Amino acid sequence: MPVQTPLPKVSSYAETGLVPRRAKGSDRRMRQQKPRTRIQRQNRETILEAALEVFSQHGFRGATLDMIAAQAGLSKPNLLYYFASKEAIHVSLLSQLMDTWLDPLRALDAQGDPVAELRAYMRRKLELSRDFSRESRLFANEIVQGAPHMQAALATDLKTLVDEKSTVIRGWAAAGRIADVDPHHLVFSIWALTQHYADFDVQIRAVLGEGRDPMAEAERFLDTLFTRLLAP
Amino acid sequence: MPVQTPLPKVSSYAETGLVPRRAKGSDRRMRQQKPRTRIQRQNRETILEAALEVFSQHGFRGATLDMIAAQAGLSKPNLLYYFASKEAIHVSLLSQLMDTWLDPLRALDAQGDPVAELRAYMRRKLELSRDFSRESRLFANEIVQGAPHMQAALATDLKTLVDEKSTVIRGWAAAGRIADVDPHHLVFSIWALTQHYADFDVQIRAVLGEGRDPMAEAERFLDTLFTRLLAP
DNA sequence: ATTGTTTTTGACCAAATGGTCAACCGAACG
DNA sequence: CGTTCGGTTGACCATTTGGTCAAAAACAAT
Repeated sequence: MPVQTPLPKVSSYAETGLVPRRAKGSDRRMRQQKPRTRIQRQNRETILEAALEVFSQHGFRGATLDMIAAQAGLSKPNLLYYFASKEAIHVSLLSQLMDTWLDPLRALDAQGDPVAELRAYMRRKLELSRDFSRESRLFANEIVQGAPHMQAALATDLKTLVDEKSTVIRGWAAAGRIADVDPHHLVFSIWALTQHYADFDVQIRAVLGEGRDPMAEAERFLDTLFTRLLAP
Repeated sequence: MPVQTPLPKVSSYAETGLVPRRAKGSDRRMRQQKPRTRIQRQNRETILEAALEVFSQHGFRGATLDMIAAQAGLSKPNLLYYFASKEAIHVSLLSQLMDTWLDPLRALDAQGDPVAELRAYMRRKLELSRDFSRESRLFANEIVQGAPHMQAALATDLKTLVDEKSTVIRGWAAAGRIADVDPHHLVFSIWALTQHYADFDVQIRAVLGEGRDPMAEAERFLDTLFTRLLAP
């Protein structure tokens, strides 16, 4: 059932679109794009994994380089050998994340059965919430605080994709194949409902109490919800 | 239409349930509960208002006493004359917030018309999201990071109230007056869908683009959603 | 005015934190 | 065997930041 979406690819390093705070000669080799050696790729991955753990738990400001270094089992100067700054790590993490986050929506097939497609999309998002809750929280942290590093991506990549899929959904509604609902808000509702189970996990568990499986229950509930909402 | 719920009362100061880090003699008068003078009450309110602005925007760690002081138009030492620590301000803010946040659910009337009651609850929550988005974000920040200061309140006050109302809702379902859905998850869905519009505001606006009114649209969409979900 | 109490603040302080650097290590290669 | 170069780190450093304190204002009350 997990379907385990492949782990966020550690590919698009995006080499920190930041203004080089101070191009003071000592710009080491690391500045070249795409890491060379195996050990380089490996260590960057280790650092990003550690950073994900720490950032998602404490937010950007709450996380310290020492925490990340400890988590990664590396020394602090060593982190900074692989990434220009704390912010660079964060940005790198976010840019990877965006892709993973959009994949499920990209997979929405205009040719498929409307209700089935939308329910499948919801389910995929819910699986992301379950299997990649740290990523979800990292994202939530960023957005709640005004998305200082993602504004651009939101208004371009994200908006473009959502607009495109909204057209598809609007078409389905017009053809009477699903209920007539606003496509954008339909997408928002899928985001809200699925991410809630990752981002507000503590609250959910506190309210449900011991011995329940939030995610399993969520799947059933959300299935019912969207089935009823979308029925023509 | 706004119905403008009264502003979170600045009453239950809860005087920071924190262990007095260091009871070193100089424990000033401020330790007495419930502020005395008018100027005291007034300044505490000013500080909390400023802190809300800053905390909700930058999170606990991201906010500094200097920012709050500046926002409040007071000196930093002066803040610490009214509150024992940065954490004390934060805790004070959160404990007030919890009450305001629960009010709409408390108002759910077992005697009323089921669907109407639940839709009214949803609408009240949406109004909170619109009129008190800073509070919503403060809350979100706290929960996403594991609710270090609210665990207790969640597992007691919140759980108790939700359990109680869940019984009511379950009764309605059993009587066939609304669809048979899990009461807890129904409540979660109301939280998720309404808070999303406050907490993820930047994302919503980025995707919708200029010239749209997210909240107004949300109200219509959510009304449809819950009407369809709850119809027996 | 005089005295006592509440507020307010400039000057500090210690700890935390992001970041730098020169020196050091280790393996591959000639 | 020595050199080179990617990789690693202990020791530092400048800033930021939460918090303290003694003294100065403001206010009251007599």
